Amino acid sequence: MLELRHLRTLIALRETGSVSRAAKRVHLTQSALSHQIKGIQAHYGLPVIQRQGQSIKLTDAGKRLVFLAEKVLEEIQVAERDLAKISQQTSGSLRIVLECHTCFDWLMPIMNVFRQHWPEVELDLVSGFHSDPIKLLEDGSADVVIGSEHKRRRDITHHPLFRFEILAVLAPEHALHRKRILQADNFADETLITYPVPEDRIDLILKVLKPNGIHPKRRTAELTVAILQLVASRRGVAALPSWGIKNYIDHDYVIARRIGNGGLWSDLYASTLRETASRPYVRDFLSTIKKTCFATLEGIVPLK
Amino acid sequence: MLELRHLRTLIALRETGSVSRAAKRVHLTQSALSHQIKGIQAHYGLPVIQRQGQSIKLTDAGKRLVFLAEKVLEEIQVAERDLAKISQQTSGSLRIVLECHTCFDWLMPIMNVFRQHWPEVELDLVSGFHSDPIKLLEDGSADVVIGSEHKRRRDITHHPLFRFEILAVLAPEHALHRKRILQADNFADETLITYPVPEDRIDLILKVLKPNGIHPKRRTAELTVAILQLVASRRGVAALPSWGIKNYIDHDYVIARRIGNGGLWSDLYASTLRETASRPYVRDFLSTIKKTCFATLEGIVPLK
DNA sequence: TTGATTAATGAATTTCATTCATAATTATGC
DNA sequence: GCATAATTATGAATGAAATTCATTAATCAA
Repeated sequence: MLELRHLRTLIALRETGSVSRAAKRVHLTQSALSHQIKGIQAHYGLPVIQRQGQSIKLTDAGKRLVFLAEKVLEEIQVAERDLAKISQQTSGSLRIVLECHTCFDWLMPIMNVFRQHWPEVELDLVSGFHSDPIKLLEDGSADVVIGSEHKRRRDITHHPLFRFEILAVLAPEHALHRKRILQADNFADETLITYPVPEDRIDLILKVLKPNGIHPKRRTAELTVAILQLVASRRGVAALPSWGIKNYIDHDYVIARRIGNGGLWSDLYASTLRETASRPYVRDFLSTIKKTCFATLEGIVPLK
Repeated sequence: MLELRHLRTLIALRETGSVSRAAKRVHLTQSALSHQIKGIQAHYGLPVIQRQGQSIKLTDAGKRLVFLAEKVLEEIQVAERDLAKISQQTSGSLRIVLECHTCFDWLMPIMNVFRQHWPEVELDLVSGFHSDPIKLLEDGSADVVIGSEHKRRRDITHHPLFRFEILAVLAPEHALHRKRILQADNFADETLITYPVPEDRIDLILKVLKPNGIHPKRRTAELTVAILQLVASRRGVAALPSWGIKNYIDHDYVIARRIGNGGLWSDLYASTLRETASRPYVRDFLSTIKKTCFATLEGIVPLK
């Protein structure tokens, strides 16, 4: 018999175009999904996916079920928001601290959606640089911190969002453009263009350059576009999340290269007070982030 | 996490107003539903039902979820019909034999719905009396027989529909109106008004009167309304399904009495060729019967 | 070719819904 | 009132079924 888990699987299949990636998306093994698909197909006597070489394609029946899935899961979300309103834990505040400047890119549309769903919740961004953002949670002057992992504490919950790759960004004709992968020493003679934050907040420096004793010149800019302008104008190189620069790469304004053989990866978490995490609008906010990020940002990987 | 089974349970709860009856409706134990309900409530931190003395009442949260359930389950039905159309086993015929005349009452609206959902299927009623209706299935001159159980055969599937009670119907001022329960000998001096079918098709005669050596006069009429007219005009008494006479009882045209201490019950089945049963439109037809009968006919009980 | 990636399969395992047995609660008849 | 019947709630035991594990088969790129 059809169950919601099948519908969630179908959606993940359409979004990823592959059984193994869909499995990661729904936090199951590839085998589990394979069995699920087999079950659906046996139940309806119809194939829902077709092997297309390495990956897979949805059949007409599969598409019809995905259409169903989207409607149904959307309706469930709406209903669950209504339930949260019935339970009256509906007003409150959601003041967000961003450790990672680039995150503005994907956060904006999510905040817009959130504002519509929870008009009573006071939504705000806490601006400025903060050396210990977690302290803001305890102070009660912020509700969520979005950034990299912090050390575990009993009163704080770290909600894993996703893992993403940080790529080196170069001007198209840059001397290093022939290299597929950049190593630490390639940065020795470059100017590094970054957001205006301390060194220990920059993964490239912290994890790659400093351990190799390399200390390039630095120059800062507030906005992602500004950084990319400087890179394209040959003022230096930058290191940015793969999804933050996709548009610029596609238009050949700049080029991107992997850093180190395995690549330089970073994990993003949303941290809240344990107590805050139970509020329905906070849970909705976090699940919206995950849902839309996996749907819109390319090259990100589920965490934990 | 919410699953479709919870939604089905919620609907059954609303329709029956009781956990144990809802359990029967969805073919589970009362305990299973109790656990399910507990699960939903824990998940949302909200009660969905309220004990109202013996029975139960839905809370606002429960009502919201029922609303969701109806939308979602309806959409799934539509999608499944579409899948059946994709699989192309969509045309064919559904010729129905009715052993039980009263069944016209509930079958008509169902046929109308069915005709809209499956316009390509040739829908028909096979009229006239048939001594061995199952033979019509083998002949290929009918597709479904609706009636009481027949002996098991390998090539025939009997789909249980529901169990219903047959009540004696009397004129309001009939001499027997003081008795709450009628016994076999109460019928000795009465005229029995029935549909024009052989004795062995009339449960009252077969199961109650004949075993007690009682053979009342008989008179026949084609239509349920005609039978009830004769009863009200003191031409005799009848025995009809409880749901077939509800309207007339409510208007005090006639009165109804239980037959025998446990009551006289009859089981209704839909029989098809095993092969026919797998066609999607047949399965849809059968599930529609069950769904709408349980929703609209009072006093019927799930079978098997 | 080889190696890397992905999907499919069958068996083993784990999870979790259901049942069973029973207690608690409420209604009804006397 | 009390006894009895009917209903819901609960905890432990069960069992079905979903998931994982381990492996094979298929596809692609080098």
